[in-house]
Amino acid sequence: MRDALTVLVSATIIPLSAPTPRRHRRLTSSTTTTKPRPKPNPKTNPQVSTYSPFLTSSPWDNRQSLKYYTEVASKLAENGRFEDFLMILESVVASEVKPSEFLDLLNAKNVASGIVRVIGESKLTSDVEMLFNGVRKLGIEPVQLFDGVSMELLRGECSRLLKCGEVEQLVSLMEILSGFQFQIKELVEPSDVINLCISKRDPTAAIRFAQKFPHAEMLSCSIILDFGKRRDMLSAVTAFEASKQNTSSPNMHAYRTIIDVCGLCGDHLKSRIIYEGLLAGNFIPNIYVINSLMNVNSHDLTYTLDIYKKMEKLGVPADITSHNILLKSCCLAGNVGLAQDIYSQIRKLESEGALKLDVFTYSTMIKVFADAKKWRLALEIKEDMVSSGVIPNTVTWSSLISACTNAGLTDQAMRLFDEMLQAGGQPNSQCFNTLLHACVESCQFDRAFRIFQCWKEKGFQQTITGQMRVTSRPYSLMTVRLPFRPTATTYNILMKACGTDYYRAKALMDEMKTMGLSPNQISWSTLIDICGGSGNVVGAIQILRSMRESGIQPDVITYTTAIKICVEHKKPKLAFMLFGEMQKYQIKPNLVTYNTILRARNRYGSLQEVQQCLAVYQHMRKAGYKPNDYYLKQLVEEWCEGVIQSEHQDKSQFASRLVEFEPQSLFLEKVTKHLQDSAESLSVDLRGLTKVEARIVVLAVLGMIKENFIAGNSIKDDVSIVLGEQQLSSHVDMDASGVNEAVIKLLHHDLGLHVYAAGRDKRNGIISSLKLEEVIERSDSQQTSASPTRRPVVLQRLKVTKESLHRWLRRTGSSTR
DNA sequence: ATAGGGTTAG
Repeated sequence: MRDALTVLVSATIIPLSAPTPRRHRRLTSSTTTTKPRPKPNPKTNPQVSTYSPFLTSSPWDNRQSLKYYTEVASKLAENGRFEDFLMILESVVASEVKPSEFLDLLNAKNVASGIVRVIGESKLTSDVEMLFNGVRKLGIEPVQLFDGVSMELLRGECSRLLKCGEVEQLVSLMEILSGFQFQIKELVEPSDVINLCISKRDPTAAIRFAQKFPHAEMLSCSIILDFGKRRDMLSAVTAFEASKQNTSSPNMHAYRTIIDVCGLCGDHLKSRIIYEGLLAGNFIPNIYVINSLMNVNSHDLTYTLDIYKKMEKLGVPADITSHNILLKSCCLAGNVGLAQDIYSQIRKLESEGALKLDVFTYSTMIKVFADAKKWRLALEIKEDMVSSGVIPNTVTWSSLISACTNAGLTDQAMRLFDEMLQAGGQPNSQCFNTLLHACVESCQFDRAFRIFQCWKEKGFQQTITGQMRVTSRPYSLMTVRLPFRPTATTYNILMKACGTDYYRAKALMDEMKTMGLSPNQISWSTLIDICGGSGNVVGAIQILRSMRESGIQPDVITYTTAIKICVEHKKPKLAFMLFGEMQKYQIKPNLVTYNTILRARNRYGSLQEVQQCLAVYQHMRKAGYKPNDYYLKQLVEEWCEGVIQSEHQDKSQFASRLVEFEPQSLFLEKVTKHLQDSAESLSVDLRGLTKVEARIVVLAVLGMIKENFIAGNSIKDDVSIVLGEQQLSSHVDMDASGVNEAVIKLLHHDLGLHVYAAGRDKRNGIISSLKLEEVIERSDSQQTSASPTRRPVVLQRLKVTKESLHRWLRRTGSSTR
């Protein structure tokens, strides 16, 4: 092909105008030599015109030869030989032929195919740019080389690149073309290119492309936001940084957008850093930037308040939106008082004409009170609103209904719904959901289904008259549009309304699917709850399995629900199995989970069960949850006390199966240690424990002693209990002193053991033995800041006599032997 | 260009 062309060029040029041999060489050099050629440049090569074939036949009388040369040029271009093409063009221009004549004769399609070929060969920037620059230098705009057909070719290439996802090629091409007056819109759909860049996670290319448009700032923002919507913070920030490149003053719109994206991606701190960067550059943010920043950080009232206070100093006065966001922040923080203060403050500003409260303000305040169960105050806000002439919208009504629902006022909620309809309010799905939830909360399940049925029957875009009322109050000529669009939430709420009717709930879940809705974690958790609640524990666990199989990952609540079911149906083994499964799937239990599983053991359960509970307790502490004395107390009462006192327990192999605790918590370490120790020379170390923990440890040791006694090993020594240093300052450590009292109460009063104190007098270092009465007395005197005459004894250890232990063992142990 | 409402476990 190339050779054929060489022949063509050689054959045509020589007879026509007798170009110099040099010229000839240059024209064909690309096929005959690999040596770099000098660039043709009319300015530095004045002889170009001298060699122009057209000059020899001036004035131009040979249209045929122009046509011929143009054809050659077209062919050269088609083969990507742009330099040669340019040289012919140079000659044409130099011979004072009008470019339009050349262009008329040019086979535009050939040129376009050449360009398309070069694009395909990825020589885009070097070759095409060279061609276009060359053409432009000769006074022709490159876009003029294209006619309708060739433009279509180019468009085809663009869609090919788009289809193949050649982001870099496509964007580079667009950059070149837009630099030469091509209309990008006529070649590709700009949004297609941007979407490709986004789907290929190429923020830089997206922004490069966007910058070729007059509305680049707006496009950049939508790109940043799109990445944010995909939760791709990194790309969003890259796009944001790229969009900052060619601008001297910052684009506040972009700042606002990236801050919103931080919110979408849950990176509140990043939004603060971006904002601080803006301030550090001595730029004044606009109101949108500040409002977005506050909104993204609305979960941190301290921060939003701080920003709000600084607004005035920045010279950006807070507007109603700023205040609304601040109210939202109060709402999230549950700070009703501050919300009320702000509300009255802005009401005052409104009376001065400085602000105008809007529907957001009132709705947010209503939500503040709704969450705080202050339904009366919520209704008062509604009155404020109406008297200010602000019309409640669906959100306002929903929040009002919620306020009543949260306060348990179902009928009031219903009345509000009626009121909304009468006021011309159009309920939507969320509003219906609120209403349905009100019914469910008050266990008016039938009512919930009736409302749902009504909603359903009125169907899509139908009007109803009077029949929608949910109270007894009749009204006529009511026209309400009720597009029936239940959401997943609707079905979830209705599932709850099934009580323990598992099959009904299951049917609802199926209906949900036929409505094109996917059951979510809440749907499945509810189904598990209902199935278990109907007594079918195994079924509940099977549902948990189906849930995973259907691609929905169970979450903490799902597992906690399932565990609750097992606990309620006295299946501790299953409960612990599920708890273990959670670890396997790396689902972190929360406080509710721990408290639920801790209820799993039965009263007077086996040692293994207790050990499992202790392991859970340890797990809990490890996870950073505060030791829950309440459940530990239950452990004491329901197990440890049982070990000591009960006649009904299973006494077998008490000390044989010992759980292997990791010594993470002091308490568990001690329980473990004492449970594992042999019965010889027992010393119980209670230092650092709370009184409840101390109680368990003491009981565990006693249980141990008892087991050994039953096995025939009786105790040979008094049992020593190390209490630890007591502080003598006026700041008595309440926990530590509580330990002494609790232990003494347990041993002496509850179990009737004989206890004496081995105290070490700090002054003379004598170990003194005291009777219990004295122990208590001195213990008291420590707490009430010792009298000067009686120095308090620094209690270090108690002893329990082996005789009293023997008596106790015979008394309680014999009955079960 | 900004902001708001509904459902699950102890």
